[in-house]
Amino acid sequence: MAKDSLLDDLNEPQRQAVTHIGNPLLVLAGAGSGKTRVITTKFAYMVKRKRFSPHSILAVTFTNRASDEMKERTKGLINCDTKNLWIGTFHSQCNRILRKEIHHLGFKHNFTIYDEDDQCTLIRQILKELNIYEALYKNIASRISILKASLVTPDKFLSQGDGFSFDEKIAKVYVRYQDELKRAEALDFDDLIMFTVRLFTEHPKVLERYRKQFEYVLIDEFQDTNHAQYMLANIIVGKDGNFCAVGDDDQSIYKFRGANVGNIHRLKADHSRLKIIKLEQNYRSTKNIINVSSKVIQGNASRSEKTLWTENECGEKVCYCLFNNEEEEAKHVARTIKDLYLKGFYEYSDMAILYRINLQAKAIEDGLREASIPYTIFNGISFYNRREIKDVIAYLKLILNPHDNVSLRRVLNVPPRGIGISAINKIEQEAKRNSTSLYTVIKQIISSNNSFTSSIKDKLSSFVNTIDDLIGNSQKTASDIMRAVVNKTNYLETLEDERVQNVIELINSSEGISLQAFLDKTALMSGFETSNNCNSVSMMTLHGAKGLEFSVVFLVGLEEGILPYCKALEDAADMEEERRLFYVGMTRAKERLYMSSVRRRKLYSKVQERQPSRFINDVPKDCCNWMEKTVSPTVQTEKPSTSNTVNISFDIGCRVKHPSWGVGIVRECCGNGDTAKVVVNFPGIGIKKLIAGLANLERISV
DNA sequence: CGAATTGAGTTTTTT
DNA sequence: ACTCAATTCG
Repeated sequence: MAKDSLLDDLNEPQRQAVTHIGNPLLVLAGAGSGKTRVITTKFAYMVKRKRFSPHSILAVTFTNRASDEMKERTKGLINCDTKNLWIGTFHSQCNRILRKEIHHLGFKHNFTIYDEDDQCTLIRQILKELNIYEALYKNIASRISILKASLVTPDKFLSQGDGFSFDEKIAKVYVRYQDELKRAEALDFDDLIMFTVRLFTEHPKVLERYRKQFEYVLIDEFQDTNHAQYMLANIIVGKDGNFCAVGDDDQSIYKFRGANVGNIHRLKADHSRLKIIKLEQNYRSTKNIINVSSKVIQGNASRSEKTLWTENECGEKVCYCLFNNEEEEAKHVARTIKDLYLKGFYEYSDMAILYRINLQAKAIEDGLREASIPYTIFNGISFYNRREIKDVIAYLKLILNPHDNVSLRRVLNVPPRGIGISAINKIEQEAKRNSTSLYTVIKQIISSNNSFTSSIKDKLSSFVNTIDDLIGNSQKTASDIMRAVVNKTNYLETLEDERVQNVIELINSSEGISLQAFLDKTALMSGFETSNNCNSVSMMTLHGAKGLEFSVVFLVGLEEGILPYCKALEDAADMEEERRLFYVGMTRAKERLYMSSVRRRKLYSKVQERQPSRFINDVPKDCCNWMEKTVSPTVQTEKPSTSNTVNISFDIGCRVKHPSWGVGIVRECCGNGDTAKVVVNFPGIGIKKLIAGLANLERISV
């Protein structure tokens, strides 16, 4: 085989990364260097050229988005049976393993997955019981989460702590929390990883089976792995294993979630034969953008040296603007977007506005709305986080696992059944005394003499009957069960129209899936919907933009206190992460990059004087259009919408009629009257350049 | 038990 | 400013 068509379109390091099999491999893949292509090609190469079974490759990603893309592209490259491939997120792979094996750890196979909300609910309740200041629940939840991500058990934590005060309290909560999870037969996200590690550590025979099955392990976004994930991969792979880790330490932005960039460097220590391949050619961005972002990221001390370069053209200069306030900033962004759009350079969907914190979206949104620019805000609050969706899902969880106390508490009085706080508290105490689940204890209460009034007993009994009835139907499909839930509980009757629609959408989306499969899917989904099929400008946080690319990118709010964020000012490591965040933002841009800061920003209803971000100092001026003006059109046009309107003419944005092409919108215009040269976009026909007089263009009033 | 009022806390959030 | 949640009243 002289030449391999699979490898034709790869550059040399990419080809090496694909074909290097048999020794541990770390691919340091710079932004836009064709990482996904390498991973998918490698998968296909191993299957088609090296006779790996597609089922013997464990491919792990962090996001569903990445895993979907990988599945999709891999299926396009190999044409064998692609059902049940081991391509998925860390959590979904662990879930898949645990659903089969968790009995080794004393849990039932129908365990429930607690999401962040459930986790917080449970922790708050524990804090209440332990008389710890409840408002700390978020803090404590995240501390516990990071402990688990570091494979630190409560005991271990206690023994290594200072033995005083707060850590001790956290350990106490941690112990209780794990007890409660066990009682409810529930695992949180961190448990999915931690338990799988435990499973493999404590049950070598099980591990052996999986080691045999997985001949190769591929890990994407390796810089984002936490300790538990690192150990998991390490255990499956074994000492001299076949694996390939792909990552970019410059894009590590999830330290606050327990991600440990150090894992990249640790690989070298743990695998002496580790081969390192750098992908440094960027296919995404212009030279100017690469130059600027490279310069900025060099400001970080701790990074593995990597120099991005590109054969792409220089392109437009990067723009930086300093405004007086966020309104000006927003107006300018809006004006620039409109201009680029009307000129026919870009569709709205080619453009994105990125910011550090969601709060910044407000001002930008106002600016875009003012300019009638369509936009979509992508924020973390997903469909599955809506109250009505969570309520319905809580019923489903309860049906599959009646001991799920968090879900029970959620729906016990939803819709209102007259079971109030005092009743719930009493049930709670009773359950604690018998150390059993709420569901079990409610059944006992109903059928015994006690201090509960008969009216409450009736209500409880009606609730339990409903649930038991539904449990009897738990073999039906998820959508059927949901229909039964809303029918039996009259849940929809208390809801506003919009929420009812959401529930109906949920039901329709789950046709033909089993209850367990549906719950797994929704639990492991959550978050960022990035389907950008409508032609609108995308707005999202810098974190949300990771892994995406846009022709035009606006980075707004580049100020001390915003980026870098105020809470990161103290800590050098945090500061480096802020810089990486900036870097991730810049490297999302393919062709044009606009950056801006403001002098005064209103935040939490206080106007604050602000300094431009320190990172701006590292932007090389020769790649850049620099403006510190109050009013400033960045894109150099003749301001046509105002200057050309003296005569009756064809303004940008106005509607015109052509004898054969019909009605279109003027995107560009030069000159007046019959001699005007105009560029018109005719919907369904395309963009046409015309001389107004010759083409018999008529202007239509708006 | 449910509605109204008061109060605290405001980053990022792959799963 | 604004949200979300806990306390307080009817």
